[in-house]
Amino acid sequence: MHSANQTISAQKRPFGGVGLRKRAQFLAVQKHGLKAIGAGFVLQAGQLPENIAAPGWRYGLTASKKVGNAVVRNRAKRRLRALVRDFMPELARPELTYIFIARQALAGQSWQQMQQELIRLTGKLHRQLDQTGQPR
RNA sequence: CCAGAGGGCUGGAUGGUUGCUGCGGGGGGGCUGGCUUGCCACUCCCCGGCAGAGGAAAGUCCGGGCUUCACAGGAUCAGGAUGCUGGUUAACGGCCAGCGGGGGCGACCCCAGGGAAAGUGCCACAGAAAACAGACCGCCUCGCUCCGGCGCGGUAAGGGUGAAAAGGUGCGGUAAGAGCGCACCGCGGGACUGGCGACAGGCCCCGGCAAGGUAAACCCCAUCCGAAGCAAGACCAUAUAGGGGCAUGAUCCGCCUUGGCGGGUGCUGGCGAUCCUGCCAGAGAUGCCCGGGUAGGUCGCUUGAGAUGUCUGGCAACAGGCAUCCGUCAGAUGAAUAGCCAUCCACGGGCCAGGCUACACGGCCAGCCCCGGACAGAACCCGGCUUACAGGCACUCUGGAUUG
Repeated sequence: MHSANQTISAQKRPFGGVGLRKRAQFLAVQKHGLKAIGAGFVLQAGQLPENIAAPGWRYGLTASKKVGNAVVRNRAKRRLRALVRDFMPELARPELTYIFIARQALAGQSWQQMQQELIRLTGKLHRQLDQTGQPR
């Protein structure tokens, strides 16, 4: 009951361990995790400390006022959430927590560009984590 | 048809696919609790159903509801807001109808629009002089004279400066002048008439005119105003835990075992500050210092000055009556109401260049591809204001042109 079973359950429950809610959780990932910068968004990944550990992978979304007004920020977060829902179940590692930070250019990006960037950034982060000798 | 004015409505459509939030329905599973042994409550999963952002949801600028600080009255001193009149409203700084001033040929638009004969301040530069006004040039009388002028006065009609210099025109008057006198216009005051009133008046009387601006400068006058906000507030859960220290802790009377108890005065707190009166709360209270724990859940939370239609009163804002509708119908909380794709549709711009019309500028119709679909996201709820906005839709009115 491994990879095949995992994809099925991921399709059923795409939100792994639900999104992040607490500011402290965001700060913890920012402090301990690694960062990869794309044109439309920045991706951070890392392990949460054990005291707030939960099963499965997690994600968090951030859009600051630099990105635009409320409408632009909401749209950016929605598109990122859709991206997570459609593709992260295949890409995510269960022990990690991912944070997506929207940038100004995201509004002008197409859906295809966002997909490509997601694949590129997750691959980069996973390679870096393996090199630093973090145990899987 | 062209140019313009005013208020109103609207704020892309359809389909596919993958999702989110709320509500109730059906089926199934489960720890537990209640017990009339099968149901109810709780929780999880699956299936299908319904509903799900705006005219400004925005800025947070006013006014309320609601909640907490128990509260009420008076005096003094502060602070803030508003500012023509009359209505309207739960209330307003909103709205409606008028008045006054200004702009426009006009429809209409704009105005913090009380007081400068209570006081203070400020008014640059220019100019002789700018607020107990003021003689630089000029004009005039008189005196002196070396005949060029000079001096003492008078004068605000003329020149010059300025945003602003003792109202304007004419006649009289005078040495020259001047409201010095008169007529008309303007101004101020009063009476009268009309209007609830702001105010208006081709009439009457009085005054020669008594002379700036600025109150989005202080100020004066009138009216109104307690503060903080849903992170309000209530309950539950959790917590070594209703934490510790210091200072202040008055006085009188009675009882009684040197100390305590009871009562009165007082004390402390009480919605801008101080004081007074009533009243309420407290045996603690207040101030300062040190340390610790939280910010999880439920309620508040969506039906309300409600919407639509119609009738009556009113110029209108609006008020009142009747009928219907609100069936769970947005109630999220790192914050749902969407992501992606396709087709259409309106409009604008660009490219290619076809048809019709025209002397020409140009106009109309059709085709193709590309780009663009505004401003903007509920956060307790209403009434307004302000600001942003691609366009589209009719309506009323004004000015001009043409035709009959």
